[in-house]
Amino acid sequence: MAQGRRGAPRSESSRLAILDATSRLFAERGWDQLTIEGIASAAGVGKQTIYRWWPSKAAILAECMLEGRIIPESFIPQDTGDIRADFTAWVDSILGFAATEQGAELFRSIIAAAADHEDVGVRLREALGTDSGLLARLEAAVQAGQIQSAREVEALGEALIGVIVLRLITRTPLAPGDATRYVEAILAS
Amino acid sequence: MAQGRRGAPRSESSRLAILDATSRLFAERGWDQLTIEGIASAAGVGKQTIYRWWPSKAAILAECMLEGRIIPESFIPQDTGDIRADFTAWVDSILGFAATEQGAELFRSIIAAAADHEDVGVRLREALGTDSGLLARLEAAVQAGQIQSAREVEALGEALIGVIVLRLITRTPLAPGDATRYVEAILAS
Amino acid sequence: MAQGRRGAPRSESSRLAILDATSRLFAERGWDQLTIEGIASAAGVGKQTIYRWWPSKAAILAECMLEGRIIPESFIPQDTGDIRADFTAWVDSILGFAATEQGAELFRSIIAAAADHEDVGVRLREALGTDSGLLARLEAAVQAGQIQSAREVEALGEALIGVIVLRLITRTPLAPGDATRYVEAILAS
Amino acid sequence: MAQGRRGAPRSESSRLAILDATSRLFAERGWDQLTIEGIASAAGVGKQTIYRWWPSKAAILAECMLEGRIIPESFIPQDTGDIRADFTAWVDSILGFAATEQGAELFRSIIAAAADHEDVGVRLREALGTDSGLLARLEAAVQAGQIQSAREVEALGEALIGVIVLRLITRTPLAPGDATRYVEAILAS
DNA sequence: TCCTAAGCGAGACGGTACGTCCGGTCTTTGC
DNA sequence: GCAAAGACCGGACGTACCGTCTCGCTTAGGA
Repeated sequence: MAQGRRGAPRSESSRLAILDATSRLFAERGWDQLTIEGIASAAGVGKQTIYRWWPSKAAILAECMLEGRIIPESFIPQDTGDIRADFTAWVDSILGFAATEQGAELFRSIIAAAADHEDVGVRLREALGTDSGLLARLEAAVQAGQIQSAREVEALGEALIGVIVLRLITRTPLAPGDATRYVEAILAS
Repeated sequence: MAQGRRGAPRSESSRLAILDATSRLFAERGWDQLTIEGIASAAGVGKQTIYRWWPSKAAILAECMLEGRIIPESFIPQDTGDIRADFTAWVDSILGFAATEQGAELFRSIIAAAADHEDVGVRLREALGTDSGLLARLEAAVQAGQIQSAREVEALGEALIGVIVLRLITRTPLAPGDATRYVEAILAS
Repeated sequence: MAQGRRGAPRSESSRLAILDATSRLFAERGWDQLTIEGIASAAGVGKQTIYRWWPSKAAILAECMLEGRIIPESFIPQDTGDIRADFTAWVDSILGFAATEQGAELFRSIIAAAADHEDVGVRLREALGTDSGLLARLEAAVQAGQIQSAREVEALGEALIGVIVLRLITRTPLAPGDATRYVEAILAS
Repeated sequence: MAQGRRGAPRSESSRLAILDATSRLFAERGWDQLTIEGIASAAGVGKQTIYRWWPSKAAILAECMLEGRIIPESFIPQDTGDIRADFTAWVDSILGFAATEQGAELFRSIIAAAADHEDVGVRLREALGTDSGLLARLEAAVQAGQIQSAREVEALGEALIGVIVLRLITRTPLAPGDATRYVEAILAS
């Protein structure tokens, strides 16, 4: 039979308070202003409770992303049956997020964290849906005969997100119309 | 007559020592391990000499990039007369850089710095050539009748770099063949 | 009749393990390196078991002293019938203990603990015998007609121990001959 | 010629603020409640400024004692020409200090610090005057023909202080009359 | 024979202080 | 007036213990 561990179990309320505080402070102040001490004090928690369960602030942020506390869940492509609408909606949701000044700052902070820490990068991939979410949706569209190759469209999706990321970090303005035009052009082919 | 500034002029040797130390330490240890004190001590320079001329470590890095100390100059598209070869060479040079483990780490550090600081982002855009370098080359190709629209190909170029950046930060392996195939496919159209 | 308590009685083996660990760690590392967590872990005991029975680490040390685990029992003056020999033996045993480097360190740790905590101070008094042990021996000598006043000799004994303590904490070397000379001189009078 | 060091010189005002804060906090709260962070914050000073100049809180306290900030200077024997009066005054000043509850607590804290740290012990010896101060005074008395042997009386003085210390740490009440009686008895011989 | 109160090892918890590192500023001496 | 050296105040780092608080398990009366 299972050997139960002894000692008090991990406090879920502390865990939630830490993730709440982290998400909030990250959104308010950005990645490099985020400190373990700030999180601990905002969460009403001892620092050791953080260090006991996470090796770094990046790991906390990664867990926040995993739970959808940083980026809206709408970034996962939906399936309404109309691949063109779904794909466009997916790109637009990301683009809309990145087009506001506040969203852009947040996105840049996420990129900085992801660039420094593998954990965050992997969670970002999942949160954006370029991981498996998009491919799954596209394969459904192939089954429905709406498109011919999932891989090619996926590559396009990735390129669109890539342009957004690149423009965010190089501070080149994003024109919403551009993205839509890209989508139209490529889905047409 | 105009009263010239008095006192010793700025020391060029200190400036160079600071930029040398910054480039080296950045390449060796990355963005968040880069410290002003570390730069000062490696350059044999007082901290105040740094603060007198640069507002932040990001500004120093930006100046390093401006002088081509971080990223090879080969990222600026060349003009051999053959637009296809030049474009491919440009993408390949960036991709080749990002494909080595060492280059990838360095690139991620640059991305992190760029995400945090506008200066670095702007210099990164220039260093990659997605700014004016690529467009100039493409317009020459239009003049030569090799392609029809500079803007469209430029967008493609940007998308390719975007994919590289996105894959770097999300830790999704880059397949060299993919990029070449993209280039071929799009230039063909 | 008295209502016996229910539940498991106090574990004597835990108590002994705690006192053993405390004595050993105190002798090895001294007073301010002695920690409750260190004792608990060395004794293979939960921290709560310590806090249930002792209010502080000083109280544990006091109990150790009460059981003669810190200081040899030989510090209690013996009665061989010859007061001069007994008194000299008593002073010499304390002096001999304090004269070795290891003994001096241990003694200093005891002094530090005693200075901080009344409990330990009281136990130290008992352990040294300046409390009732010496006086009892001296009163026997008065009965036997060997000395005239117990109080005066007791004061002398206290002064001798006082010198030892003072020299220990002020790091003034102790010369063994000095003490013997004191004893002889004063007992002669 | 002297080679002047470069860089800002040590701040005397910070040094004084640290010693002031240390003396005050030590007197108010005792040795084991004295913390480096508390000193730094009370002195309005960065912690690093403390660690730059002192290796431990014991070293700060030792410097405080060296400057007479902990123990009154009156503990150094005076020379009025009357050795009996001077010696009695010296013992009485120490005894008077130790006899008040507040003085006793402070003295115990000093003893605890001295027992743990050689530096403090040595300064305590100097502050008490059992070091060279007492001997010098007694040798003057020998010169004046007032006493025969400086060494013997010094030993007595040491024993008296020793009794005080021993009684402080073992919590045995001090009777002021006792000490005076000791002094009289021995000086008479 | 069960019930139940207490002790126990384990260890998570909110805190405080540690000693270190670095940021950005200020203050010297030397050129 | 610039530069090196480096002291200064402040703040975050990651660690060690504090004393308290659950946990699940064991132990031994009393019902």
